[in-house]
Amino acid sequence: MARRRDSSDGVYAISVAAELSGMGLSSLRLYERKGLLTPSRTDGGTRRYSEDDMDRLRRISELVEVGLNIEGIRLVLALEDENARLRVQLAKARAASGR
DNA sequence: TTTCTAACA
DNA sequence: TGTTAGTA
Repeated sequence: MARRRDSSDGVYAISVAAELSGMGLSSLRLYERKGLLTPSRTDGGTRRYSEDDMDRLRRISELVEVGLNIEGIRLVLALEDENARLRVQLAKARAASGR
């Protein structure tokens, strides 16, 4: 059967995520430690990076190029995350108010 | 693969 | 401050 895979399903090992994002293994672990992203874990405890995580890694690399440090990036990602959540809330509120 | 420690830029 | 290397 064709099961559809969610973009939040972890499919990449850390080595693959490192190559695709162009960053080192230790860097990815550091990013996780600093709270920039939180990849899922398998039963054995190995990291599984989802496509959402890869998308976030891309944004991280962009923010790094701009010159932000890890703390700054963490703040930006947190704000963007909240912003996306508020957008959904706003859309729902507009629909409910009939406007 | 994981984590931690240490050294370098 | 962030990356890299070595280790258990």
